[in-house]
Amino acid sequence: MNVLTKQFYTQPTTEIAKQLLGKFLCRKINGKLYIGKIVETESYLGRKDLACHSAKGMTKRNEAMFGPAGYAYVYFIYGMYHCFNVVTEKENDPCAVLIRALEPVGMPRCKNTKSCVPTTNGPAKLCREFKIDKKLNSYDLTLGKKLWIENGDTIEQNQIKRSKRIGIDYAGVWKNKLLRFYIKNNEFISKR
DNA sequence: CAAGAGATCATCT
DNA sequence: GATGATCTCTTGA
Repeated sequence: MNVLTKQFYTQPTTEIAKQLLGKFLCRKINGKLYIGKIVETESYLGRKDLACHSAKGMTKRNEAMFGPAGYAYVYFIYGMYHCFNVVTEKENDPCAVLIRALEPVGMPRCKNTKSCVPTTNGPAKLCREFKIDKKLNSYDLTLGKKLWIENGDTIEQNQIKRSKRIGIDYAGVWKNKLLRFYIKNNEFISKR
């Protein structure tokens, strides 16, 4: 096992967003292992970033972001969806990387008869597929037990594309920052 | 295929 | 009482 350590998570947030591309998100439930390659991320830069949940200060919902790097920040949105972030930077510097899409690589056998390809091409879809919910909020990703990230493919710089972040039109000048990263030509990038 | 609306509720004001 | 780091379904050309 090759679990990413605390050291990895102490890099600058945007650096982590880029480096997470190609790594493997792992989830263990009842002995079953779910693995997906990370193909799309977004960087959220804390208090100054109007698109970041922590821009309005600490609340019960976002307090995980104020904690140490290497923990999960899972939030509930639109009355029915969860999204999964990796907390970065020092304590009390509330930044995070949103995991937006995965390429399924090792998934438990599908019980559903029809489509056996899990849908993980979107932040809420991958949480549904990996059964990530608020119980994993503030969970330590360096333990390698229920939820963690492992080293994976090295992605060449020229295979990384960047764009504006999605769904944050309210964020003023911050909505135009190029803080979304994804692997070029990957078919599991989120739709829009 | 693209655009628009509806779902649905914890969290914050 | 309003709203959202989304998704899915319906509509219509």
